[in-house]
Amino acid sequence: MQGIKLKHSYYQNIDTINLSKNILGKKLVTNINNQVTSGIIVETEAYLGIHDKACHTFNNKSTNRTKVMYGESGFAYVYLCYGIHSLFNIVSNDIDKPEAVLIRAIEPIDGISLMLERRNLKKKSYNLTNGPGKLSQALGINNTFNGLSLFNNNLWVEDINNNILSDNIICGKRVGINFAGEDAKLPYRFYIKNNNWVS
DNA sequence: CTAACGATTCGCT
DNA sequence: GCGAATCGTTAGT
Repeated sequence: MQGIKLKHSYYQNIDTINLSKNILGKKLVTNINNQVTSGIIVETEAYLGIHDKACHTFNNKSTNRTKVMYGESGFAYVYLCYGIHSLFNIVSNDIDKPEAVLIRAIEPIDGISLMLERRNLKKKSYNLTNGPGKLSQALGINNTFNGLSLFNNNLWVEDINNNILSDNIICGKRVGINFAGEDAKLPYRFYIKNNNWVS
């Protein structure tokens, strides 16, 4: 399944909510030391910048960690969560509009044996990539990917001509952000209906 | 410099 | 279902 790598213009011409929905069904790929692993994006969450209490840039908080979100869309924002897990986001919107899309789950496609090895699993199961920390580990994404563009030869997203109809996109509350109060109730989580690989 | 805290996962009960 | 693991980031002293 060979697709077309999404270009910078794709990320520049779409807002964060629509990116979260439109990128469902597309293929996230890493190529590390000429070893390719990939999966279909089946679940995302939108983090809407300075007015979203769940977002790291709430209140326009710019730190060394979050500065990549203040840059151009189409770059990777990877950060360490709970000291263990690397969470992968795609920076969206314009410069100084620090928003991002968290990739929460993928359906494994290429390089499954290598993904199993990275996850220390014996055989393919939903457990391989049905969570933001899991898919990063499976694809070999770690903090060194932070700030990389998605237009290089190590990390990118492909359009594989598999658009998801809006009728097949389920929208719900985001996960694990109880600290965000009222904003925890916002319907900014999106996933593909009836897909077994969502978290 | 120090201390508290996670956009989670895993193993055990 | 529940609690521990684990460490870079952050904010405050």
